[in-house]
This record gives sequence, structure tokens and C-alpha cells, in this order.
Amino acid sequence: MTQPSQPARVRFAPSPTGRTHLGSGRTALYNYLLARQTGGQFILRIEDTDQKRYVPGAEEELMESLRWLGLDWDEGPDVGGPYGPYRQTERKSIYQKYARQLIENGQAYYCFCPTTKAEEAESPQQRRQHRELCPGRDLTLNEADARRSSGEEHVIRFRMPFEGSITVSDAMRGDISVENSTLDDYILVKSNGLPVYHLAVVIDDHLMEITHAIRTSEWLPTFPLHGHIYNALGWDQPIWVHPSIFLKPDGKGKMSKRDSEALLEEGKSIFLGDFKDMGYLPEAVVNWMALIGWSYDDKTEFFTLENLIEKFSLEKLSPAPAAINFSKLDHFNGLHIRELDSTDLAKRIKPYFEVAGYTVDDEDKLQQIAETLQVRMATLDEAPEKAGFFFKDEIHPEPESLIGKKMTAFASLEMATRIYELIAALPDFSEETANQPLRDLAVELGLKAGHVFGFLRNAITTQKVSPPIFETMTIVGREKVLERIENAIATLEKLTQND
RNA sequence: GCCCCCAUCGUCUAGUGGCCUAGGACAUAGCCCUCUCAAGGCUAAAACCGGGGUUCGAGUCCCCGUGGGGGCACCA
Repeated sequence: MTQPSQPARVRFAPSPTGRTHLGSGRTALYNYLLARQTGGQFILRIEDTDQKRYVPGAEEELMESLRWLGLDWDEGPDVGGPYGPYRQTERKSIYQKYARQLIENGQAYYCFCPTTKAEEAESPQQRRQHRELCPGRDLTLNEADARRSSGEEHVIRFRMPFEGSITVSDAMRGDISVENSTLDDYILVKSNGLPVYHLAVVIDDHLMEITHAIRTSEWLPTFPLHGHIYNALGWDQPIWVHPSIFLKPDGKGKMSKRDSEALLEEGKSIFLGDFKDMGYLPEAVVNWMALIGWSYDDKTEFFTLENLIEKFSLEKLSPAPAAINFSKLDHFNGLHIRELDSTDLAKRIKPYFEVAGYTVDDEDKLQQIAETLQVRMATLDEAPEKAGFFFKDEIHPEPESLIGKKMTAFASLEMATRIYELIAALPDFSEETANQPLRDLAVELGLKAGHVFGFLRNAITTQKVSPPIFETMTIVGREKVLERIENAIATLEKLTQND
């Protein structure tokens, strides 16, 4: 469609009104990919013209999330750049200059309506167009300026033609035509002198020389207005792309605040800032996000950020709304965990053990744990529950767990004792030296190998599932293995005495 | 209500008029492997919203329905 061969200048332009969503992450990602692929610039612009909804700290969380994902920007409020400032409230005078220009050209006007009278109707259905009843529309510029200088409150509105139509173009969706009669005289500048989105986005994108504007489909309804503003200013438009929004996991509508909260209770989240704590790799989140609404071909699904930079294309975007699928995120997380260098994985799981209260002072042991956990984790936060026992000095298995299936306490005690003797007597201890003898022991006692291994698993890990028992015992070390078996024997002795 | 967008398995999707008996992935089920759990391998079930056109031929193009989504603020 319009794959750029020239360097693309793209922007991600969020408003700091709350926590950063998955959908924003994807929009940022697509912009980033286009910039990196073409050797262009990725710009972060903060759209903070709504002072009422401003949330302190939102900007910080946003930046932190983007950096966590690996999406670094070339120009932005913190790093500066040649097209600044990058925070819209700091660009107020710029917008006012162009607004005045529109007024002098007759394409906008001062509106003194005390409140939005036309829109006061109770529902959108019965609402009348503002322009049908606004007296300000017919004021001369001199009259309007006089009222302004007397301090009368006012806004600036776009003068929308009653007749005709406008066609705007989306690179993915094609042309979109709308009758002007269905549009209205939208506010461009609020009574506090700050612009609304529609004006600011046009001016900023033009001044910042944005070549491709990727934003979600929520902007489609006001897209024609933006086209009109471009025309009024006499500027060329960037290439527009409006990917569809994300739907709730059940596919019924977009995420509401209530939905987000409900999700949190299930241990899931659509807030970028939560994914790290939930044990997800940024690599996996990127891979997953990229594929909701974009695909490469009929078979390739595993992508790193580098791959995506190389393979991404606007042509393969899908215009249809898509439901969020969390189980697929788990799948990708597993894939990326397994793809990691085990030393890297060790580094990444360490904080999760520490948060769970374990002291990790043996890096060599951590490395071995990482290796055994690598194929067993969907998310990193599972590490402590799966392998916390490695860091405990003392463990206390459930007494009943030490008794084998369909076995008595006596038989289990005998088995435990024989296992202890066998392991203690081995010249050296490893899977090679211990596996077969333990199996032979099971046969000798008329048991299954599973009885022997099951006992060891419970005695050493207190868990009914664990990494393979020989790997586990190697990491724990023979000395501690024997100690734990001894404890288990003592426990079993107590059980037999009670019988 | 008005305006706009969208429409292939439960979900994400491949498909750009014949390569489609519609492919892949997640999830689900079964089997194999196996000391538990995973990972891995194999298999199964599972879709072109409906109706009209256009064409020798339609999942693919057009129209109309229907369904889903979004928007209708001095929010972005």
C-alpha cells in the first residue's frame, strides 16, 4: 500500500490520563517498528491538553513501560529534539497562532455561547447541531474581537460547510467519504485557551513533519474533521493508518475500567506496567501484541523485536477488531523463556525468588535451577513456588505424603531406609550411578520405580511435582539429600509407632 | 437515533478469482515419550454470516440484508 522507502517520522502521542494499556503499547510498537525499519525517527509526544484529567505519574509509568518493552524514542519531552517542545501544554502559543489564522481566513470563529446550548439535549439522539443555533457564527471579526477584549468567555469553533462532502484516506482501509451535513462546528480551542485534540494533532503532526500517523480506529469518526482542518490550513496530510481496537477476551466490546479491574482479580491485566510483576518477558509481550491485528505469513509466529523490525509491514495489518487472548501470551512467554540463554534466565528469575522472601546467594545453584526450570515455566513468577524448596534450610513434608500409593507406613519406612543406605553407600552420586540401583531396589522390594522416586520427591521437595528427581538431588547435593531422607525416616517411624 | 468501520474454526489469523478437499497458531481432547510436572512429537474435533449478482469459475469482486465494533464532550 504505502510501505515507506524513505525514513519515516512517526509519533506515539498518548495523553497522561491514567495507566498505559496494551492497546497503546501496540500502537507504540507499530510506530516504533516503522521508524526503525526505515531508519527514521520515533517521537514521543505528550498530549496533555486536558488538565482536568491529568494524572500525576502517568507520564513516568508510560515511559517506564515503553522502555521495558524496548521501545526507545528519538525525540520526546525527556530527551528533547529539534521539533520541541514535545508536551502540548508547552505549545499553547503555537496553536493560538494557527487558530487565529483560521479565524482571519473565515474558516473558524469565536463562539460566545454561555454553554453548549445545542448539545444540552438529554441524549445524543435528540441533540441538535450546534451550528444551527450559534449566533457567534455570524459575527464580524471586529464584533467578536470587541467582545473578547471586554473579557467575555469564548471558544473557537471550526466553520464546517453545510454542503458537500469530504474524503479522507486510510492506507489500510482506503477512502472514507462523509457528507459535511453530518458534521458540525467542532470546538478547536477551549475557553481556557488550550486546543482540543483535533487542532493540536493536526498542527503538531505538520510541524513535526510526521510522515505516517498510526492511531487506533477510535479516531475514525473524527478523521473527516481532521481532513477539513488540514485543508483549511493548506497542509498535506501524513499517511494515516487506523488499526482496530482490542476487544475484551470474550470479544464483546472494548475494555472498560470495570473490565480492567475484574481482570486484575483473575491475576491478569491489560496495563503494561503490570506485566513484569506477573512474570512476563518484554520479548513475549511484544511478540504477542504485534500479532493481534498483524501477521507475517501462514506459519511464522515467533518474533523478536529485531525480527519484527525487519518483517513488519503496513500491508499485513488487519482492519477487523480483535479479542485479547491471554492464553496465547502464556504460550509466547514459554517460547521466549526457552529461547533465553540460561544465564540470562537465571538473572531474570532471581528477583522473583527475592520478592518471595528467599535469599539467593549461590549463583551457581541459581544457574542450575534456571536450567531445570526453563522448560517448566509459563511465567517467571512461578519460579518460587516451583523451586523455592531449593533455598530452604529445613523442610517439613506432610507425613502422609511420605507413604507410597497402596503402601503401609511400615513398608514405606523400610523403603526409605533402604534408599538411604543405597545413596549413602554410593562411591559417587549422580544420575548415572544412582538411577539403575534405585530401580533395582524397587524391583527387589516388589515396588514400582515410581514409589521410590515419589518418596524421594516428597522427602526432598515437599512437593508432589518437581523438576526431575535426579536433577533436583544433584542441585540439592548428596549431603542435604541424605539429611532430608533421614528426617523423612524419622517422620515415618513416628507414624508406624502410632499405628 | 445518526455517522463511520468491520465480517474465515471458540480466539488470533493465512487466503489479493482457479494452487482451497480452506492452511497455521492458541485453547480443547486422545496417543507417544516419561520418576512427577513440563517441554517435544503425532492425531482429532473445529470456520468461509445470509441472500442476490458479476464470471467458464467466488472465501476472494459488487449490491442488499444481518451481525459485531466504534463514535456522537470546552476527553483524548
